[in-house]
Amino acid sequence: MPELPEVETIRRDLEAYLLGQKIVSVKIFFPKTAKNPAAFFSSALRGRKITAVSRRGKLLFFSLNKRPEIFLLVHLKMTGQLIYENAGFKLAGGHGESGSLKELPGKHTRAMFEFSGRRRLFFNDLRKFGYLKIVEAAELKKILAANYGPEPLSSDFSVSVLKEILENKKRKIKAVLLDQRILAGLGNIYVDEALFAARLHPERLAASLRPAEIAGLYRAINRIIKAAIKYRGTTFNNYVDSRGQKGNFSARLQVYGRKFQLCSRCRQPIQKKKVAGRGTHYCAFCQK
DNA sequence: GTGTTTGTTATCAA
DNA sequence: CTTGATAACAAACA
Repeated sequence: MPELPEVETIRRDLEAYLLGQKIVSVKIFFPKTAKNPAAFFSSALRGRKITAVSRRGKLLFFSLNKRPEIFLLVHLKMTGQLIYENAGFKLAGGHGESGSLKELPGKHTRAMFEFSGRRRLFFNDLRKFGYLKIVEAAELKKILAANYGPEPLSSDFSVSVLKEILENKKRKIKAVLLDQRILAGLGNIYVDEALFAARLHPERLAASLRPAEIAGLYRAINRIIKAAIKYRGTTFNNYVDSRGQKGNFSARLQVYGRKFQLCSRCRQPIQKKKVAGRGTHYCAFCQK
């Protein structure tokens, strides 16, 4: 499940690989993946240069040179992967998923972009939830404004902003942190990890948090997101980076996926239950 | 065949 | 208006 740290890892790598590269051809293997009319999609991209690789929450987008400028949005949803293949280096292969990366395009490749010099970018997506969409500047602006709250690591996000966010919400803190319009980028894994780090029970009502708890939660979110980026994200099942490599934060997870394992703080078993419709991991002893 | 996994949106109900 | 529940999308796995 790519969340902010995973998408940011991919963004940074692709920025290094693709900035200034020209798209030579586009192939769509699964038509529903591209949200524009098929004929338009390929022809709009062909011949364009990538001038920026950006991210907002879990949404990745490429800026394509003017005439006028357009943007290619990429949402990985649950199982999307962006794999970059350069004639100059080998991909990691055989990472356990059916259809290894040794041969691309593979069974789950939904789209392929070819750049000059035989460089290729593959969009793989086992479950087909992910999408590609070309938009103009005005539409991009509208999408970002309508669906994305502050970026956790930006100056738009602060203790006082978090306080404002939480004070009127009569929802569970877990549900609030998962809501992309309230705070962009956290998903099920990092919400559970942040709440554990802040020692907050996921079913606490958002408005019930005291100032010290809000400050602690703010610090926890920032610390966890930064660490997860540093370790190139979490691979729980499907995620790999643009070179086909797994994320290294998996080994540092404290609660997610650790049902019945002992809490690192108090040695009580980690609990799992459905909260806000999601599998939720927490320590009932240290999270209050 | 059943339940579970989750990002996001749509829909319905209270 | 807010919140919560549920289905839908789709595929794999136990």
